[in-house]
Amino acid sequence: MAAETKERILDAAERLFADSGYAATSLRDITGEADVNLASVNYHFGSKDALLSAILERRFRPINDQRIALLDGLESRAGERGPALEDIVAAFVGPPFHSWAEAGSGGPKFLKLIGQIHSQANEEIRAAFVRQFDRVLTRFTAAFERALPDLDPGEVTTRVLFIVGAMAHALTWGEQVAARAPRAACCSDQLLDSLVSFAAAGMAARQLAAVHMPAAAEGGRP
Amino acid sequence: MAAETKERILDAAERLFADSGYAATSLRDITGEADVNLASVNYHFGSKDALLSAILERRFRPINDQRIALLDGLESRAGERGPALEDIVAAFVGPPFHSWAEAGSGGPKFLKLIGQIHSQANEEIRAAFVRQFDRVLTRFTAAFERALPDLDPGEVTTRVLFIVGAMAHALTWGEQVAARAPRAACCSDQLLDSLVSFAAAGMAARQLAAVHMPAAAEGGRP
DNA sequence: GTATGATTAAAACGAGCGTTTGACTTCGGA
DNA sequence: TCCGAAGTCAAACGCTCGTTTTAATCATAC
Repeated sequence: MAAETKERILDAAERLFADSGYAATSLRDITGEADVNLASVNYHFGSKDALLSAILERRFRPINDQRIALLDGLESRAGERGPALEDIVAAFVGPPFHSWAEAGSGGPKFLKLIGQIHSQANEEIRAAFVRQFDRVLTRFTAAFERALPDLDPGEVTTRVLFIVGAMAHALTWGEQVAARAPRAACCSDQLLDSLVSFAAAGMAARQLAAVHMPAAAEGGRP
Repeated sequence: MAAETKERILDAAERLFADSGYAATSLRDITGEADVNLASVNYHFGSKDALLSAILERRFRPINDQRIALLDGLESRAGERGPALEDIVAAFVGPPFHSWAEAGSGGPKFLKLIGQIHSQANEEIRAAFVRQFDRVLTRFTAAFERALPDLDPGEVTTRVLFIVGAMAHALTWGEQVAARAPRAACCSDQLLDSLVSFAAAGMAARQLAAVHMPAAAEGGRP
């Protein structure tokens, strides 16, 4: 019964945290939804904070591991010039989409948690999360810099920030927008394809092209 | 003294909500920071929810008004073909950056509130906010569709979603990333320029073969 | 069967929450 | 001078929170 209770708590808490926020979700909400006793949260996890940590660990470590593994594969397969831009983008934004798509019923909108971590969780949890994501960010930023040698390194960092934002927003609201707009990206595969195209083109945009430009910035290489 | 107290509450609450989240910020935190009496929040605003509404109204209405005004200006100045893609993007993402840059000391990270609205505020507040933003989204989506006639309309909607995410993320975390990365976009003007380039290029990206689209969408780019 | 350790259950704890109350202060106009 | 409206203030209300405690239950090994 132990493992079952723990998992039920994790599932319910993840869903409720994502929907209503960490601070706004009470342990009584969670244990009510999971149909377990109130005290079992503190018994199995120690505290509400530790429960959030466990949720983040469960979801984001596999995603970040997969990102690194995909990039490793790309780089070992690619030659001297490194992997193609679109492949790097896909390795970065793909894994959360696949987790998002596969974890069945109810749909875990766990990416909503990203925003919450930064605005609600205590400093310790936030630091642990950022540290884990940092190793991913460092690897991918380096790969992008190699694929875009004409771009200022600082500009690469900035554009990765944009990609992260577009990705998180898409994972959080993609479903709703798709439901409202008649022909918007309807399933997660299509949404992912759109995001990869968008992000790769944005990454490859010419720098300092602020004032004038017909829509010609896209092409992969100058 | 009345107006002064109201403003002090609004300023303190905006800062604290953005930093710590709506649910995690108590009225005692706010009144302590603002150096006013606890009861004055309910006296001037009626409730904590209404206080959040007032904050959103104060910040986002001018921004949305300015967006619409800028787009009006662009469209009246442009000819039959409509405004250029980059100008539309700039009209959309510029106003929040300018508010962000100008509202002086402490820096109002109020864009953090966007995420919080959706995950924490009650249904009524959320609906009011979404409704206000909807009029902006509708206008700009139409403008983008005109500027990108070869793009599937649903794809335009999806890509606007990406832009919103990149923008919100940049406004929330741009400062921190800039502080860490040696040569990342350091000031808000530079960050805005980068975002406009990125978003315009992403918008103009060639569309992948869509499942349900006629082949006409393939002709894409000049 | 019974002892043992792990888990669940029910109840309570103190703290902090949003909100309300009623008295006090301030101050321009009759 | 006095009045009443507007604003401020300290105190308290009822409630929910995360956490803790204590007892009951269960599975397993002896």
